[in-house]
Amino acid sequence: MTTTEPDAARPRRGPRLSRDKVLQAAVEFADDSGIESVTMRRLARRLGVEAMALYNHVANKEALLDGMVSVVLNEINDATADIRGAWKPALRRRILTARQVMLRHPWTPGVLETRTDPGAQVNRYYDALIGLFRDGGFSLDLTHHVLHALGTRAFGYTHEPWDDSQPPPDPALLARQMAGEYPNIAAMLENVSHDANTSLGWCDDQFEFEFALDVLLEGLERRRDAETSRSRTR
Amino acid sequence: MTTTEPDAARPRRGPRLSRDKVLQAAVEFADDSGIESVTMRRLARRLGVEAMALYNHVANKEALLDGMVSVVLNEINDATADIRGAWKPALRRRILTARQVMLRHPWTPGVLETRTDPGAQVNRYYDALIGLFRDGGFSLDLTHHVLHALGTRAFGYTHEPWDDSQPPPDPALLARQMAGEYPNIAAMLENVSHDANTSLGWCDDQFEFEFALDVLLEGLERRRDAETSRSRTR
DNA sequence: ACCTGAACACCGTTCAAGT
DNA sequence: ACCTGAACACCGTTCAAGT
Repeated sequence: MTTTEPDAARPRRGPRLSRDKVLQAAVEFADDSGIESVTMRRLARRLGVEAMALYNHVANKEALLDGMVSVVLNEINDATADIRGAWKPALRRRILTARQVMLRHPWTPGVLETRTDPGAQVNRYYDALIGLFRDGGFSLDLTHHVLHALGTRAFGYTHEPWDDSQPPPDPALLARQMAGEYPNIAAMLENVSHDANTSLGWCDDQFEFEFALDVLLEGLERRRDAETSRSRTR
Repeated sequence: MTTTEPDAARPRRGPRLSRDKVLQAAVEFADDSGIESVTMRRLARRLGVEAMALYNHVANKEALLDGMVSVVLNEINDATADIRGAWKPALRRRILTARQVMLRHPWTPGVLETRTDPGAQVNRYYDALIGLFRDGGFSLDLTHHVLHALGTRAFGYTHEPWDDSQPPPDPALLARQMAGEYPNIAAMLENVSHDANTSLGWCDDQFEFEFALDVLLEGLERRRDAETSRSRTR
């Protein structure tokens, strides 16, 4: 009677832990409460287990973070697997799809950038991207530069050096306050707040991301054309 | 006699702490030993003082990091203050100068991206950049998009999603190992290792940074030209 | 005004012990 | 094979006390 009782000591999960369950729970936890909430102790409590139990499924905290990233990258690889076609639209769709996944796991960029080892999922993703460029007539050399030029944008995100997630309470007021010391910022702020285009009244991250991506893709296309015409005339 | 003795209890610094000394020491410490070494306790010991003494000059750890960033940005503002001229070469020189400063403080990108408040030094830097674009005939609207497109590249750095700081021991061997699962990566690796251009035998970060920067600046110039010709025909 | 010392609430991680 | 419990070496930060 006492042994068959469904144990109430484990509030969250089934009867047994696994590496997969640990990683899944960690990702959910970070999505819900932010990456700073994901400590070994608190994650363990969420799983109804002592902190040290996690170490049976994950070597240490760094390995946990590696695993969390690979979960997200897996999601991206799955979501983009079927995207083919001409290099530019295919690339654009792949990257914007990756972006959608990243937006669901906003802690990922910060963690990804502290990883030293890319891991298998990154390789899978890049291999597909490189394939698109090769099919599009880019040389291996140019493709290499292109990957560097894309940087993290290849994964659908950029880290802005400021936090524009929420607009200032009164952009026009802010512009007036800055007018003395920073006349150019003030002028830009005032213009943005007057602009009917940006219907949100502040930076539209999706628009800005696509703008920059298109500038890059067009520029890279020109580099490719210059390369092929150079090799033709030679 | 006992009171006039030059106190040996403070190994590093002069007789008294100041906010400036704290920030300067923290920057040096991070430059030397990495940002993860900069804890309140260890920084204090380096200054020959107890940890809690720091709180007289800095509100808390976050404020310390804010201050450290502002030290570096000050350095950038000073180093770029005199750079003028045509928008494209001026911008290029400003950004590459900022990059040189950043390379001396390699912890800065990581810390900058965790700041929520840009701070006065960021405003000074951006105000100068915006001025260059305005002088170059960019509309305020386009300038706004352009700043987003540059992102952290405006400050002379990009976060690569992988760590290429040191080349693999044998790129050709790595290429062969990857050939099965990641044929495109393997082809690229093999090409890079054969390429005489990249004399380092691996990624030349400075070259890649300038390549991407030039692609962007050229693309932005085309956007400006499209904008002005549109407004002419209207 | 500035600094110290003890204490508190956390971390990640070890080790030996349990089943 | 998997989990627990106690312990260790760290964190940032508080508070009261010293000068």
